[in-house]
Amino acid sequence: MENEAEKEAGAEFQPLYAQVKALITKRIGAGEWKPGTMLPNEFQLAAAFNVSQGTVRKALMALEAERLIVRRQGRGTYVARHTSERTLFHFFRMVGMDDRPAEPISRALSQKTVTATREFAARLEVPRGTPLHCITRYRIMNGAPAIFERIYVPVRCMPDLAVEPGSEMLDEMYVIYQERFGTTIAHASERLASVAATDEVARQLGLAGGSPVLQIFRVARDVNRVAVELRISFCRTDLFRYAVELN
Amino acid sequence: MENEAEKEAGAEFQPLYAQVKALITKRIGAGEWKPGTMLPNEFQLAAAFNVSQGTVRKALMALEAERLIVRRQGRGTYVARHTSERTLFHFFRMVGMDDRPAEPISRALSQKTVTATREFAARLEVPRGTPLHCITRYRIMNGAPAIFERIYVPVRCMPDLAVEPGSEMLDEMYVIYQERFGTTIAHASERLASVAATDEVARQLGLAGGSPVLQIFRVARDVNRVAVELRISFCRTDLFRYAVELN
DNA sequence: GAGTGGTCTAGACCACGGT
DNA sequence: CCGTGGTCTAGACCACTCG
Repeated sequence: MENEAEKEAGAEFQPLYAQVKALITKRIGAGEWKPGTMLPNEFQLAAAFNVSQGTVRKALMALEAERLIVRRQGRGTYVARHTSERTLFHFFRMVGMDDRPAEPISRALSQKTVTATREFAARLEVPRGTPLHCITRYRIMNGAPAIFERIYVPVRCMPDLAVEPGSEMLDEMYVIYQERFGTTIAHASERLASVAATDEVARQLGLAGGSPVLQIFRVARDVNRVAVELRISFCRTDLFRYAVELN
Repeated sequence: MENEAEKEAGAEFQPLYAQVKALITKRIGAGEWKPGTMLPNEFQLAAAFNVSQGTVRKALMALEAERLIVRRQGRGTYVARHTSERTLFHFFRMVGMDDRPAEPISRALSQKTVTATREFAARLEVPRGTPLHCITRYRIMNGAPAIFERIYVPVRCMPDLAVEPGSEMLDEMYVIYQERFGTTIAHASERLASVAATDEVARQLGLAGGSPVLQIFRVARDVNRVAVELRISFCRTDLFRYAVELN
Protein backbone atom coordinates (compact mmCIF):
# COMPACT_ATOMS: atom_id res chain seq x y z
CA MET A 1 0.00 0.00 0.00
CA GLU A 2 1.30 3.44 -0.96
CA ASN A 3 0.92 6.16 1.64
CA GLU A 4 0.09 9.74 0.79
CA ALA A 5 2.83 10.69 3.24
CA GLU A 6 5.43 8.61 1.44
CA LYS A 7 4.43 10.07 -1.92
CA GLU A 8 4.81 13.63 -0.76
CA ALA A 9 7.85 13.29 1.47
CA GLY A 10 10.23 11.58 -0.91
CA ALA A 11 12.61 8.72 -0.42
CA GLU A 12 14.67 9.52 2.70
CA PHE A 13 13.51 7.33 5.54
CA GLN A 14 11.42 8.97 8.19
CA PRO A 15 8.89 7.27 10.44
CA LEU A 16 5.35 7.74 9.18
CA TYR A 17 4.35 9.89 12.14
CA ALA A 18 7.31 12.18 11.48
CA GLN A 19 6.28 12.50 7.85
CA VAL A 20 2.71 13.27 8.84
CA LYS A 21 4.00 15.84 11.33
CA ALA A 22 6.15 17.48 8.66
CA LEU A 23 3.24 17.61 6.23
CA ILE A 24 0.95 19.23 8.78
CA THR A 25 3.69 21.70 9.73
CA LYS A 26 4.16 22.60 6.07
CA ARG A 27 0.45 23.23 5.60
CA ILE A 28 0.32 25.45 8.65
CA GLY A 29 3.45 27.32 7.60
CA ALA A 30 2.01 27.78 4.10
CA GLY A 31 -1.18 29.25 5.52
CA GLU A 32 -3.46 26.46 4.31
CA TRP A 33 -4.54 26.03 7.90
CA LYS A 34 -4.52 29.45 9.50
CA PRO A 35 -4.05 30.22 13.20
CA GLY A 36 -7.26 29.70 15.11
CA THR A 37 -8.83 27.30 12.63
CA MET A 38 -9.82 23.80 13.60
CA LEU A 39 -8.04 20.87 11.99
CA PRO A 40 -9.93 17.82 10.73
CA ASN A 41 -10.30 15.18 13.41
CA GLU A 42 -7.85 12.34 13.83
CA PHE A 43 -9.76 9.87 11.69
CA GLN A 44 -10.20 12.32 8.84
CA LEU A 45 -6.50 13.17 8.90
CA ALA A 46 -5.67 9.48 9.04
CA ALA A 47 -7.79 8.86 5.96
CA ALA A 48 -6.30 11.86 4.14
CA PHE A 49 -2.72 10.72 4.78
CA ASN A 50 -3.61 7.05 4.42
CA VAL A 51 -2.23 6.06 7.81
CA SER A 52 -3.89 4.86 10.97
CA GLN A 53 -5.45 7.13 13.55
CA GLY A 54 -2.76 6.20 16.09
CA THR A 55 -0.06 7.45 13.76
CA VAL A 56 -1.83 10.76 13.26
CA ARG A 57 -2.25 11.01 17.02
CA LYS A 58 1.47 10.63 17.55
CA ALA A 59 2.17 13.40 15.05
CA LEU A 60 -0.43 15.68 16.63
CA MET A 61 0.93 15.10 20.12
CA ALA A 62 4.40 16.04 18.93
CA LEU A 63 3.02 19.20 17.30
CA GLU A 64 1.20 20.07 20.50
CA ALA A 65 4.44 19.66 22.45
CA GLU A 66 5.99 22.18 20.06
CA ARG A 67 3.02 24.47 20.66
CA LEU A 68 2.12 24.63 16.99
CA ILE A 69 -1.36 23.32 17.70
CA VAL A 70 -3.67 23.21 20.68
CA ARG A 71 -5.77 20.15 21.46
CA ARG A 72 -8.85 20.26 23.68
CA GLN A 73 -10.75 17.17 24.68
CA GLY A 74 -14.28 17.30 23.44
CA ARG A 75 -13.59 20.31 21.17
CA GLY A 76 -10.97 19.56 18.60
CA THR A 77 -7.47 20.41 17.43
CA TYR A 78 -6.71 24.03 16.58
CA VAL A 79 -3.77 25.82 15.00
CA ALA A 80 -2.14 27.80 17.81
CA ARG A 81 -2.88 31.49 17.82
CA HIS A 82 -0.34 33.87 19.25
CA THR A 83 -1.89 35.93 21.95
CA SER A 84 -0.04 38.49 24.00
CA GLU A 85 -0.39 36.25 27.03
CA ARG A 86 0.98 33.18 25.28
CA THR A 87 3.85 35.14 23.76
CA LEU A 88 4.76 36.69 27.07
CA PHE A 89 4.60 33.36 28.80
CA HIS A 90 6.86 31.62 26.32
CA PHE A 91 9.23 34.30 25.10
CA PHE A 92 9.46 36.81 27.89
CA ARG A 93 11.67 35.65 30.75
CA MET A 94 11.72 38.59 33.15
CA VAL A 95 10.23 38.07 36.58
CA GLY A 96 9.92 40.25 39.66
CA MET A 97 11.92 39.65 42.80
CA ASP A 98 8.93 37.64 44.05
CA ASP A 99 9.27 35.36 41.01
CA ARG A 100 6.00 36.49 39.53
CA PRO A 101 6.13 37.21 35.78
CA ALA A 102 6.60 40.88 34.97
CA GLU A 103 3.92 42.51 32.82
CA PRO A 104 5.58 44.90 30.43
CA ILE A 105 4.02 47.81 28.58
CA SER A 106 5.80 48.63 25.33
CA ARG A 107 6.22 52.08 23.84
CA ALA A 108 7.77 52.71 20.44
CA LEU A 109 10.35 55.48 20.12
CA SER A 110 11.14 55.37 16.43
CA GLN A 111 11.12 53.29 13.29
CA LYS A 112 13.47 53.52 10.36
CA THR A 113 15.00 51.38 7.65
CA VAL A 114 18.66 50.38 7.77
CA THR A 115 20.86 48.01 5.84
CA ALA A 116 22.25 44.87 7.41
CA THR A 117 25.80 45.12 8.69
CA ARG A 118 27.99 42.09 8.26
CA GLU A 119 27.20 40.87 11.75
CA PHE A 120 23.45 41.42 11.52
CA ALA A 121 23.35 39.79 8.10
CA ALA A 122 25.11 36.73 9.48
CA ARG A 123 22.74 36.46 12.43
CA LEU A 124 19.63 36.86 10.29
CA GLU A 125 21.08 34.68 7.52
CA VAL A 126 20.47 37.27 4.82
CA PRO A 127 22.94 38.95 2.42
CA ARG A 128 24.92 41.88 3.75
CA GLY A 129 23.20 45.15 2.96
CA THR A 130 19.69 43.68 3.03
CA PRO A 131 17.16 46.36 4.05
CA LEU A 132 15.91 45.91 7.60
CA HIS A 133 13.19 47.58 9.58
CA CYS A 134 14.66 48.94 12.79
CA ILE A 135 12.24 49.64 15.61
CA THR A 136 13.51 51.27 18.79
CA ARG A 137 11.34 51.01 21.84
CA TYR A 138 11.34 50.66 25.56
CA ARG A 139 9.29 48.58 27.91
CA ILE A 140 7.87 49.68 31.21
CA MET A 141 7.49 47.27 34.09
CA ASN A 142 5.85 48.29 37.35
CA GLY A 143 5.74 51.88 36.17
CA ALA A 144 9.40 52.43 35.32
CA PRO A 145 11.35 51.96 32.07
CA ALA A 146 13.11 48.63 32.50
CA ILE A 147 14.06 47.48 28.99
CA PHE A 148 15.42 49.41 26.04
CA GLU A 149 15.65 47.51 22.78
CA ARG A 150 16.06 47.59 19.04
CA ILE A 151 14.26 45.13 16.80
CA TYR A 152 15.49 44.30 13.30
CA VAL A 153 13.31 42.56 10.73
CA PRO A 154 14.10 42.06 7.04
CA VAL A 155 11.84 44.35 5.00
CA ARG A 156 11.29 41.51 2.56
CA CYS A 157 9.71 39.39 5.34
CA MET A 158 7.25 42.06 6.40
CA PRO A 159 7.00 44.77 3.74
CA ASP A 160 4.70 47.28 5.37
CA LEU A 161 5.50 46.66 9.01
CA ALA A 162 4.86 49.95 10.76
CA VAL A 163 4.50 51.10 14.34
CA GLU A 164 3.38 54.49 15.54
CA PRO A 165 6.28 56.26 17.28
CA GLY A 166 5.29 57.35 20.75
CA SER A 167 2.31 55.06 20.82
CA GLU A 168 1.74 52.33 23.31
CA MET A 169 2.08 48.96 21.60
CA LEU A 170 -0.91 46.92 22.64
CA ASP A 171 0.18 43.69 21.02
CA GLU A 172 3.44 41.87 21.28
CA MET A 173 5.51 41.99 18.11
CA TYR A 174 5.00 38.26 17.61
CA VAL A 175 1.25 38.71 17.57
CA ILE A 176 1.69 41.36 14.88
CA TYR A 177 3.95 39.08 12.85
CA GLN A 178 1.36 36.35 12.94
CA GLU A 179 -1.78 38.38 12.38
CA ARG A 180 -0.42 40.78 9.77
CA PHE A 181 2.05 38.57 7.93
CA GLY A 182 1.13 34.99 8.80
CA THR A 183 4.56 34.42 10.32
CA THR A 184 4.47 32.32 13.47
CA ILE A 185 7.53 32.62 15.68
CA ALA A 186 8.27 29.16 17.01
CA HIS A 187 11.86 29.33 18.28
CA ALA A 188 14.22 31.93 19.67
CA SER A 189 17.86 31.77 20.61
CA GLU A 190 19.29 34.23 23.12
CA ARG A 191 22.81 35.20 24.18
CA LEU A 192 23.13 37.11 27.43
CA ALA A 193 25.91 39.30 28.67
CA SER A 194 26.42 41.75 31.47
CA VAL A 195 27.61 45.09 30.11
CA ALA A 196 28.04 48.66 31.24
CA ALA A 197 25.19 50.87 30.06
CA THR A 198 26.08 53.28 27.27
CA ASP A 199 24.95 56.86 27.73
CA GLU A 200 21.95 56.28 25.49
CA VAL A 201 20.87 53.15 27.34
CA ALA A 202 21.45 54.71 30.75
CA ARG A 203 19.40 57.75 29.80
CA GLN A 204 16.49 55.69 28.52
CA LEU A 205 16.47 53.46 31.58
CA GLY A 206 17.02 56.23 34.09
CA LEU A 207 20.32 54.81 35.29
CA ALA A 208 23.73 56.32 35.87
CA GLY A 209 26.07 55.94 32.89
CA GLY A 210 28.10 52.76 33.13
CA SER A 211 25.59 50.95 35.33
CA PRO A 212 25.58 47.20 34.79
CA VAL A 213 22.71 46.11 32.54
CA LEU A 214 21.76 42.78 31.03
CA GLN A 215 22.29 42.70 27.27
CA ILE A 216 20.23 40.14 25.35
CA PHE A 217 20.84 39.21 21.72
CA ARG A 218 17.87 37.30 20.37
CA VAL A 219 17.34 35.62 17.00
CA ALA A 220 13.75 34.51 16.48
CA ARG A 221 12.75 31.91 13.90
CA ASP A 222 9.49 30.84 12.33
CA VAL A 223 7.98 27.38 12.11
CA ASN A 224 10.41 26.41 9.35
CA ARG A 225 13.37 27.71 11.38
CA VAL A 226 13.90 30.70 9.11
CA ALA A 227 15.40 33.64 11.01
CA VAL A 228 12.85 36.43 11.04
CA GLU A 229 13.88 38.87 13.73
CA LEU A 230 17.02 40.06 15.50
CA ARG A 231 16.50 41.89 18.76
CA ILE A 232 19.01 43.52 21.07
CA SER A 233 17.67 44.36 24.50
CA PHE A 234 19.15 46.10 27.52
CA CYS A 235 17.46 45.31 30.80
CA ARG A 236 17.65 46.71 34.28
CA THR A 237 18.12 43.82 36.65
CA ASP A 238 18.00 45.66 39.95
CA LEU A 239 14.25 45.15 40.30
CA PHE A 240 13.74 42.24 37.93
CA ARG A 241 15.51 39.02 37.12
CA TYR A 242 15.90 36.92 34.01
CA ALA A 243 14.48 33.47 34.82
CA VAL A 244 15.64 30.16 33.38
CA GLU A 245 14.34 26.69 34.15
CA LEU A 246 16.64 23.78 33.33
CA ASN A 247 15.04 20.35 33.04
CA MET B 1 -9.26 -6.33 37.31
CA GLU B 2 -7.15 -4.71 40.00
CA ASN B 3 -3.92 -3.12 38.86
CA GLU B 4 -0.71 -3.15 40.85
CA ALA B 5 -0.40 0.54 39.98
CA GLU B 6 -3.83 1.35 41.37
CA LYS B 7 -3.08 -0.55 44.54
CA GLU B 8 0.13 1.32 45.24
CA ALA B 9 -0.87 4.78 44.10
CA GLY B 10 -4.06 5.26 46.05
CA ALA B 11 -7.40 6.65 45.05
CA GLU B 12 -6.76 10.02 43.33
CA PHE B 13 -7.32 9.61 39.63
CA GLN B 14 -4.26 9.48 37.47
CA PRO B 15 -3.94 7.80 34.08
CA LEU B 16 -2.36 4.39 34.37
CA TYR B 17 0.77 5.45 32.48
CA ALA B 18 1.23 8.36 34.89
CA GLN B 19 0.92 6.03 37.85
CA VAL B 20 3.42 3.64 36.31
CA LYS B 21 5.76 6.56 35.64
CA ALA B 22 5.46 7.73 39.25
CA LEU B 23 6.14 4.25 40.57
CA ILE B 24 9.25 3.87 38.44
CA THR B 25 10.42 7.35 39.46
CA LYS B 26 9.96 6.45 43.11
CA ARG B 27 11.97 3.27 42.74
CA ILE B 28 14.79 5.12 41.05
CA GLY B 29 14.71 7.89 43.63
CA ALA B 30 14.76 5.32 46.44
CA GLY B 31 17.80 3.63 44.94
CA GLU B 32 16.08 0.34 44.15
CA TRP B 33 17.20 0.82 40.58
CA LYS B 34 20.56 2.54 40.69
CA PRO B 35 22.06 4.75 37.98
CA GLY B 36 23.57 2.65 35.22
CA THR B 37 21.50 -0.45 35.86
CA MET B 38 19.22 -1.91 33.25
CA LEU B 39 15.49 -1.96 33.87
CA PRO B 40 13.35 -5.01 33.10
CA ASN B 41 12.01 -4.97 29.57
CA GLU B 42 8.66 -3.54 28.65
CA PHE B 43 6.77 -6.81 28.89
CA GLN B 44 8.26 -7.67 32.27
CA LEU B 45 7.37 -4.24 33.63
CA ALA B 46 3.89 -4.56 32.15
CA ALA B 47 3.42 -7.89 33.92
CA ALA B 48 4.80 -6.50 37.19
CA PHE B 49 2.44 -3.51 37.16
CA ASN B 50 -0.40 -5.51 35.63
CA VAL B 51 -0.88 -3.16 32.68
CA SER B 52 -0.26 -3.59 28.99
CA GLN B 53 3.10 -3.14 27.33
CA GLY B 54 1.84 -0.02 25.51
CA THR B 55 1.06 1.67 28.80
CA VAL B 56 4.52 0.89 30.16
CA ARG B 57 5.99 2.23 26.94
CA LYS B 58 4.19 5.54 27.36
CA ALA B 59 5.53 5.87 30.90
CA LEU B 60 9.06 5.00 29.78
CA MET B 61 8.97 7.49 26.93
CA ALA B 62 7.91 10.21 29.34
CA LEU B 63 10.75 9.29 31.70
CA GLU B 64 13.19 9.34 28.82
CA ALA B 65 11.98 12.83 27.88
CA GLU B 66 12.78 13.90 31.44
CA ARG B 67 16.20 12.27 31.09
CA LEU B 68 15.68 9.99 34.05
CA ILE B 69 16.30 6.92 31.91
CA VAL B 70 18.06 6.19 28.65
CA ARG B 71 16.58 3.83 26.08
CA ARG B 72 18.64 2.16 23.38
CA GLN B 73 17.12 0.09 20.64
CA GLY B 74 18.42 -3.45 20.78
CA ARG B 75 20.04 -2.93 24.19
CA GLY B 76 17.50 -2.03 26.81
CA THR B 77 16.40 0.72 29.17
CA TYR B 78 18.92 2.09 31.68
CA VAL B 79 18.71 4.45 34.63
CA ALA B 80 20.48 7.63 33.53
CA ARG B 81 23.96 8.11 34.87
CA HIS B 82 25.30 11.61 35.40
CA THR B 83 28.51 12.07 33.54
CA SER B 84 30.46 15.29 33.40
CA GLU B 85 29.56 15.63 29.74
CA ARG B 86 25.85 15.16 30.29
CA THR B 87 25.83 17.53 33.24
CA LEU B 88 27.69 20.19 31.33
CA PHE B 89 25.41 19.81 28.35
CA HIS B 90 22.24 20.15 30.38
CA PHE B 91 23.14 22.46 33.22
CA PHE B 92 25.98 24.60 31.98
CA ARG B 93 24.84 27.35 29.64
CA MET B 94 28.00 29.29 28.87
CA VAL B 95 29.19 29.35 25.28
CA GLY B 96 32.06 31.05 23.51
CA MET B 97 31.56 33.92 21.10
CA ASP B 98 31.49 31.32 18.34
CA ASP B 99 28.52 29.63 20.05
CA ARG B 100 30.52 26.54 20.90
CA PRO B 101 30.01 25.27 24.45
CA ALA B 102 32.71 26.39 26.86
CA GLU B 103 34.68 23.66 28.63
CA PRO B 104 35.32 24.76 32.18
CA ILE B 105 37.95 23.50 34.60
CA SER B 106 36.95 23.88 38.24
CA ARG B 107 39.28 24.60 41.14
CA ALA B 108 38.16 24.66 44.76
CA LEU B 109 39.30 27.54 46.95
CA SER B 110 37.79 26.61 50.30
CA GLN B 111 35.14 24.63 52.08
CA LYS B 112 33.49 25.45 55.36
CA THR B 113 30.21 24.96 57.18
CA VAL B 114 27.80 27.84 57.66
CA THR B 115 24.24 28.19 58.93
CA ALA B 116 21.42 29.11 56.61
CA THR B 117 20.42 32.77 56.61
CA ARG B 118 16.75 33.56 56.29
CA GLU B 119 17.07 34.01 52.53
CA PHE B 120 19.12 30.88 51.93
CA ALA B 121 16.80 28.86 54.14
CA ALA B 122 13.82 30.05 52.13
CA ARG B 123 15.47 29.19 48.82
CA LEU B 124 16.56 25.74 49.96
CA GLU B 125 13.28 25.16 51.79
CA VAL B 126 14.99 24.24 55.06
CA PRO B 127 14.67 25.82 58.53
CA ARG B 128 16.65 28.94 59.22
CA GLY B 129 19.97 28.11 60.84
CA THR B 130 20.27 24.71 59.14
CA PRO B 131 23.96 23.79 58.70
CA LEU B 132 25.13 24.11 55.12
CA HIS B 133 28.31 23.11 53.37
CA CYS B 134 29.75 26.15 51.62
CA ILE B 135 32.21 25.50 48.83
CA THR B 136 33.94 28.42 47.17
CA ARG B 137 35.54 27.79 43.82
CA TYR B 138 36.32 29.29 40.49
CA ARG B 139 36.11 27.93 36.99
CA ILE B 140 38.60 28.47 34.23
CA MET B 141 37.53 28.66 30.62
CA ASN B 142 40.06 28.96 27.81
CA GLY B 143 42.84 29.42 30.33
CA ALA B 144 41.46 32.34 32.32
CA PRO B 145 39.26 32.48 35.44
CA ALA B 146 35.77 33.18 34.15
CA ILE B 147 33.38 32.14 36.92
CA PHE B 148 33.60 32.60 40.68
CA GLU B 149 30.95 30.85 42.71
CA ARG B 150 29.80 29.60 46.08
CA ILE B 151 27.84 26.39 46.43
CA TYR B 152 25.59 25.70 49.43
CA VAL B 153 24.32 22.22 50.26
CA PRO B 154 22.49 21.17 53.43
CA VAL B 155 24.86 19.04 55.55
CA ARG B 156 21.98 16.68 56.26
CA CYS B 157 21.65 15.92 52.51
CA MET B 158 25.31 15.05 52.06
CA PRO B 159 26.96 14.52 55.45
CA ASP B 160 30.58 13.98 54.48
CA LEU B 161 30.74 16.03 51.32
CA ALA B 162 34.32 17.21 51.04
CA VAL B 163 36.49 18.77 48.38
CA GLU B 164 40.22 19.33 48.50
CA PRO B 165 40.92 23.08 48.58
CA GLY B 166 43.28 24.05 45.80
CA SER B 167 42.66 20.85 43.91
CA GLU B 168 41.29 20.63 40.44
CA MET B 169 37.80 19.18 40.56
CA LEU B 170 37.65 16.46 37.97
CA ASP B 171 33.95 15.75 38.26
CA GLU B 172 31.06 18.10 38.16
CA MET B 173 29.34 18.57 41.50
CA TYR B 174 26.24 16.81 40.18
CA VAL B 175 28.26 13.72 39.36
CA ILE B 176 29.56 13.73 42.93
CA TYR B 177 26.05 14.12 44.33
CA GLN B 178 24.88 11.14 42.34
CA GLU B 179 27.82 8.82 42.82
CA ARG B 180 28.54 9.57 46.47
CA PHE B 181 25.04 10.25 47.78
CA GLY B 182 22.65 8.78 45.25
CA THR B 183 21.10 12.18 44.66
CA THR B 184 20.23 12.82 41.03
CA ILE B 185 19.78 16.47 40.11
CA ALA B 186 16.89 16.64 37.69
CA HIS B 187 15.81 20.29 37.67
CA ALA B 188 17.38 23.66 38.26
CA SER B 189 15.93 27.13 38.42
CA GLU B 190 18.12 30.16 37.74
CA ARG B 191 17.71 33.91 38.23
CA LEU B 192 20.11 36.13 36.35
CA ALA B 193 21.12 39.69 37.02
CA SER B 194 23.78 42.05 35.82
CA VAL B 195 25.72 43.45 38.76
CA ALA B 196 28.91 45.37 39.45
CA ALA B 197 31.70 43.07 40.60
CA THR B 198 32.57 43.35 44.27
CA ASP B 199 36.25 43.65 45.11
CA GLU B 200 36.43 39.94 45.93
CA VAL B 201 34.76 38.90 42.68
CA ALA B 202 36.81 41.32 40.61
CA ARG B 203 40.04 40.05 42.15
CA GLN B 204 39.18 36.43 41.53
CA LEU B 205 38.16 37.07 37.94
CA GLY B 206 41.01 39.44 37.16
CA LEU B 207 38.68 42.35 36.44
CA ALA B 208 38.64 45.94 37.57
CA GLY B 209 36.45 46.54 40.62
CA GLY B 210 32.90 47.44 39.62
CA SER B 211 33.10 45.71 36.24
CA PRO B 212 29.73 44.37 35.08
CA VAL B 213 29.43 40.62 35.73
CA LEU B 214 26.58 38.18 35.33
CA GLN B 215 25.22 37.00 38.67
CA ILE B 216 23.40 33.67 38.63
CA PHE B 217 21.29 32.36 41.51
CA ARG B 218 20.59 28.67 41.02
CA VAL B 219 18.44 26.30 43.03
CA ALA B 220 18.90 22.66 41.98
CA ARG B 221 16.39 19.94 42.81
CA ASP B 222 16.44 16.17 42.76
CA VAL B 223 14.09 13.75 41.05
CA ASN B 224 11.42 14.37 43.68
CA ARG B 225 11.80 18.15 43.32
CA VAL B 226 13.48 18.50 46.70
CA ALA B 227 15.87 21.48 46.76
CA VAL B 228 19.39 20.14 47.22
CA GLU B 229 21.77 22.91 46.26
CA LEU B 230 21.92 26.69 46.14
CA ARG B 231 24.63 28.19 43.99
CA ILE B 232 25.59 31.80 43.42
CA SER B 233 27.86 32.38 40.45
CA PHE B 234 29.56 35.44 39.03
CA CYS B 235 30.56 35.16 35.39
CA ARG B 236 32.67 37.22 33.06
CA THR B 237 30.66 37.80 29.93
CA ASP B 238 33.19 39.65 27.88
CA LEU B 239 34.52 36.47 26.28
CA PHE B 240 31.59 34.14 26.92
CA ARG B 241 27.82 34.35 26.73
CA TYR B 242 24.99 32.72 28.60
CA ALA B 243 22.90 30.85 26.02
CA VAL B 244 19.15 30.24 26.16
CA GLU B 245 16.99 28.45 23.64
CA LEU B 246 13.27 29.19 23.74
CA ASN B 247 10.94 26.68 22.08
C1' DG C 1 -26.83 12.58 21.97
C1' DA C 2 -23.20 13.35 18.72
C1' DG C 3 -18.54 14.35 18.12
C1' DT C 4 -14.12 15.13 19.89
C1' DG C 5 -9.71 13.96 22.03
C1' DG C 6 -7.67 10.78 26.01
C1' DT C 7 -6.62 6.23 27.64
C1' DC C 8 -5.74 1.44 27.27
C1' DT C 9 -5.17 -2.84 25.12
C1' DA C 10 -3.37 -6.44 21.87
C1' DG C 11 -0.77 -7.83 18.38
C1' DA C 12 2.14 -7.50 14.13
C1' DC C 13 6.36 -6.38 12.09
C1' DC C 14 10.90 -3.91 11.81
C1' DA C 15 15.71 -2.31 13.15
C1' DC C 16 19.31 -2.69 16.08
C1' DG C 17 22.93 -4.93 19.20
C1' DG C 18 24.92 -8.57 20.90
C1' DT C 19 25.92 -14.01 20.92
C1' DC D 1 20.31 -16.20 16.31
C1' DC D 2 17.61 -14.01 20.10
C1' DG D 3 16.08 -10.16 22.81
C1' DT D 4 15.54 -5.39 22.86
C1' DG D 5 13.15 -1.10 21.81
C1' DG D 6 10.72 1.43 17.58
C1' DT D 7 6.81 1.73 14.55
C1' DC D 8 2.25 0.91 13.03
C1' DT D 9 -2.29 -0.74 13.22
C1' DA D 10 -7.11 -1.64 14.93
C1' DG D 11 -10.48 -1.31 18.08
C1' DA D 12 -12.67 -0.55 22.69
C1' DC D 13 -14.06 2.46 26.15
C1' DC D 14 -14.01 6.90 28.72
C1' DA D 15 -14.35 12.08 29.61
C1' DC D 16 -15.27 16.33 27.97
C1' DT D 17 -17.91 19.98 25.20
C1' DC D 18 -21.68 21.67 23.00
C1' DG D 19 -26.11 22.07 20.99
